[in-house]
Amino acid sequence: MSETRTEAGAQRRLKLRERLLEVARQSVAERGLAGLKARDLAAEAGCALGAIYTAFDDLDELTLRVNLSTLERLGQSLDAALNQASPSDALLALAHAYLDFARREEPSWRALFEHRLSGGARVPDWYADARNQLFGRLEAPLARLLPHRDPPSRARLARTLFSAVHGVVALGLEEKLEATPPEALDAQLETLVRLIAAGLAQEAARGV
Amino acid sequence: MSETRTEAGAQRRLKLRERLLEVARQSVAERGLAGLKARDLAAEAGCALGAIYTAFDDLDELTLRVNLSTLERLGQSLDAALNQASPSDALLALAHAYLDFARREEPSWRALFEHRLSGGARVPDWYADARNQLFGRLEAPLARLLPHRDPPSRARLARTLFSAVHGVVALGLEEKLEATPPEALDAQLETLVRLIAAGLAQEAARGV
DNA sequence: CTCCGAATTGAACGACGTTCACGAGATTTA
DNA sequence: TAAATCTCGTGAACGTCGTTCAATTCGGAG
Repeated sequence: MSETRTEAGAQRRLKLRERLLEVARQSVAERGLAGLKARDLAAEAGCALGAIYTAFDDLDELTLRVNLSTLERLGQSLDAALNQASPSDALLALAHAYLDFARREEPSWRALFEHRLSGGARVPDWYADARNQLFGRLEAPLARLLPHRDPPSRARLARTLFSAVHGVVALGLEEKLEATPPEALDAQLETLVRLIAAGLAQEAARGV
Repeated sequence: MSETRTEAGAQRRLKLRERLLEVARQSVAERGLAGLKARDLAAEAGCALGAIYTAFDDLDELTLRVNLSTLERLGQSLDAALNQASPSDALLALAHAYLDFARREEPSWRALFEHRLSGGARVPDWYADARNQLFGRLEAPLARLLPHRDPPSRARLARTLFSAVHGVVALGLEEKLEATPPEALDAQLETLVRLIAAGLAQEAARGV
């Protein structure tokens, strides 16, 4: 029966995919994107070099899968920060959760932004969707803070705030020992979110 | 005379450095960091492959020099936006100037943040200094807006605001066609800076 | 047991950054 | 002027990378 054979083959391929993904995740978590080498991967996963290309199109696809799982962990960390009484506290908690995650898993987190598709290809939809879901976590607190704005406008605002927080974290962690001591970075982030929350509260007061 | 020899040699080396830098700048501006190949560089500069390494330690140093000149052009663009009546207009103009520059010279601008020193080495001081001078351009408007804050605190705030604006621009340009149409990005940036400026004005009003 | 199709293998390929023994060309010395 | 010396650009060669594909192995069907 050729069906049985194909099925068994597909299952084996899935096993290999999982094994490679697990090894790749570990590698990126420990050594960053630059440490993800095809030969090391094959050795650690106990397969031949060429076998990688039976499970993935290329290392780009594997990297995107690794980044997807990082996005999922990041999403969970953000969710854990959402149980806050006031919406501005929630925004603050989200920002700190983002910074915490970036510190805790710095190489994996960096990989999210360092990776560039070869040939300037566009990222596949399943990845772009997962990326965009991150911004969505800001919408609930924003809805409580700005009930009179329409949802699309809030979605844009969510994206903007997320980007701003990301910028502070990214540039803050970039040059660790040089200009921004760790505790100062927390303070910077808090400053930014408080400023924005104050501006939003003001707008909300006017808007009602 | 060995001095004459050495001097002539040094001058030739400088000429080569300049020629390579010019070609590298063009290459990064057109094809981005990924398009900077040693062999192409040598061909375009009309020298041998190995000659690159008589003018620079390695491609990392050359890249840093290219990025330095990008930082200088960026700085000039920001300076041109500083002639604004009110400090909050100045902050807004700086943010738009940053976005404009990133759009106008996107590959060069991206190179500023994509480049990673091999072996995880720290960036040299002359480069870190130039980088930090960027933040300084925010301090004049901030001083007018918050005259009662002490300068170090304003410097930290300048860094934070710059980082926030950078985050919005960076994530906004990342996925061009996907989620953020160009005009929306301008609006997002304006929203952010207005929110922050409103928060700062509020603080200033309380603070005096 | 033999056969056959599919899956796995790893040597080979081309491109990359970097190095270094060589030789050309200029300068000093006899 | 000829020989000796030194300097510096040269490009073939090296090690490493991602990727490919002819050869091989393997497992189930007859």
